[in-house]
Amino acid sequence: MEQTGPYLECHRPVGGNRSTKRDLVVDVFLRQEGHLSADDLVELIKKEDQRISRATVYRTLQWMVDAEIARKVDFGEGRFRFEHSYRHPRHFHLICKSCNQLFEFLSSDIEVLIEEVTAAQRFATSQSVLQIYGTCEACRTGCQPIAGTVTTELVFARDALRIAIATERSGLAFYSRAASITRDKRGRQVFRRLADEEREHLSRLEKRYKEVLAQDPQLEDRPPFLFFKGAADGLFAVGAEELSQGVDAKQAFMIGIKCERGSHRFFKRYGERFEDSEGKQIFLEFAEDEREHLELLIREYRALTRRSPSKRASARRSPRRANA
Amino acid sequence: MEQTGPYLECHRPVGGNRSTKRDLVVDVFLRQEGHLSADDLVELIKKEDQRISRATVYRTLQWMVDAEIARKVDFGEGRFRFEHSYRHPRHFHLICKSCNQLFEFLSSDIEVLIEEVTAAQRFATSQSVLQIYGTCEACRTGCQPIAGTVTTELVFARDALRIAIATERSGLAFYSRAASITRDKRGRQVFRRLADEEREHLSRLEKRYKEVLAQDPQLEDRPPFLFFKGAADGLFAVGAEELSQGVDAKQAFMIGIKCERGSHRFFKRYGERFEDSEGKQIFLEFAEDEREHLELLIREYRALTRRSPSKRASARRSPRRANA
DNA sequence: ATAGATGCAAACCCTTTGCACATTA
DNA sequence: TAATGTGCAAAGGGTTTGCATCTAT
Repeated sequence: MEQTGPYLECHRPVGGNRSTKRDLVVDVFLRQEGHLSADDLVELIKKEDQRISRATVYRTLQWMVDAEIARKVDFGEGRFRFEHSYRHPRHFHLICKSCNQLFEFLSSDIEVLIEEVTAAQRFATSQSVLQIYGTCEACRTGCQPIAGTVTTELVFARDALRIAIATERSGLAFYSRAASITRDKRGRQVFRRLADEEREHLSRLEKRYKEVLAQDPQLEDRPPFLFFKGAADGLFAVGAEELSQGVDAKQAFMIGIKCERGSHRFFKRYGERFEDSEGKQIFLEFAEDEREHLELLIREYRALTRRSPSKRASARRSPRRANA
Repeated sequence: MEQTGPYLECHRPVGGNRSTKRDLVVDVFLRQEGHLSADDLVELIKKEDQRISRATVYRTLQWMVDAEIARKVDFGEGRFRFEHSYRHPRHFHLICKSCNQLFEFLSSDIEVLIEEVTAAQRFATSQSVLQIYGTCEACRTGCQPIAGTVTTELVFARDALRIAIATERSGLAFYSRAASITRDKRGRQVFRRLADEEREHLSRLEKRYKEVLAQDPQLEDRPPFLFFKGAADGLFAVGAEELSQGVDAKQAFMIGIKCERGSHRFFKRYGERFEDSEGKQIFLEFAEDEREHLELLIREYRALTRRSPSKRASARRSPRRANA
């Protein structure tokens, strides 16, 4: 955290006076990385200004929570902890009861399921808390964990890229295969074109991945933060498997549409969630690519359907295989 | 809760003295349904015995938590609440910030994903807390929720049956279709047999469902408690879709195995989680049925493979369709 | 001058604990 | 009698609040 000033400015409430003390509290808070208790923060602030009251810290924390600069988290310790939301999206927690270390993660899949459950109950969610208590690997095995705290931001960028790359890879495999299977000429062209685009994206992403890794020698070994099953083993991989069971061009388009839609949603969701950062950029660019593919596929699918209206009948008449 | 005595007896710690006060606290606690704060419990107990100390209640609550009669839950209110675990398995919570009502649910899918995340981090989980805060339907729309508290047990039995029925239905559809598609004679026989069994299970389950519904006129309208995507739209439904894309007998067996394995796991997991109850029984019976099917399918699959060893080649030579 | 921020200490709330007394095996 | 449970009151901790004071507009 280099510059908290500008961030603070744009969050200052309209009616409020400016105040040196509050600014100090906010500034010290934003410079921290972990999950601080009110007391931790008082300690830290006392180092820079002896004359500060506990009450001010509590009041400022409440103010920050209201301003959405901070989030109040409850780990069941009998007191609250606070984490700032600057460049730090909502996430879930793994909590080691033995060393009290916290591990953060985000699972798109879990979030989607939570949305499904709340939708079924017609419940309007404002916040989801998922905390997993247990023992971390370091405590169980005695091995030391990777030292040094790294901004979530870098890990997020890493995971964003990993997921993007995995998606591109399986997308590439899918479109290559679809191109080789499809007998319809125009369909084949479309799949080829998409495969070429995926190939190009892929090399771009891999270059970027190397750049991100260069920023922290241990980055590659750090535990994953972002979980998304759709990336490697879901979506396109499932799509590719479906292909190998023999489908025609229209079915291939539909599978492609399903896959692109799924990954578009994913990348958009998480791209929007982060403040301006490497990972955000990657995700939003990527979401855009996927959206373009999606539109192309839909357009082509429609064109194809117009050319041979009864999809079901034609599919039955001509099931295709790779070597058909 | 009719009889807490026997349950209490078998949980009494070996070294401990018997004590009227503690028995009273435990008894009152077990008679409640909701999530009580220590204070709520003190109030309730004061009605039956004026001469009881707050400290005793706290101490007994701690004792119950240790004895796993009660679970201490933290809803971030600054105090703990307690729920008894008697006929009441671990679950997740939806919490309405407006009316403070709690809705409980269990999602097999979320639990599986949590396990995947923790496995990736090599984290040994002891407890997962998922709390979703927001506004419930009644508070948003002004409509009154369904009145009357019902034991989770009955809702669990209802959901157990619903899931079992949905699974049987799609299983039946799958096996019927598989039987009509399969050209291999023995394979066809196996699928027919499985379809017949599913049909029989189905009618048994539907009868039971009616019986359960009869126990509470509003039971059918109560919000769902148990979520499992594999039941209706997952597993067999996906399997059936795969079938319609043209597969041979072996592939059909493999799909069947995948489906049976998934639902067997699900039913076993939740069957074991509940204390002796209607729902538990349904689930365990059902898990057993699925296991038998699973074994049959595996046996037949092996037999079939022995008869025509090169699966891939044969699949390629003879892709089948319903009317092939 | 006035609204808002701050410091201090007290109050609050939930929970735990020390200790004398009561109860049970 | 020895071990354990109970009541009371006090202490503990985290957090909030009332009020006088201070500080920016």
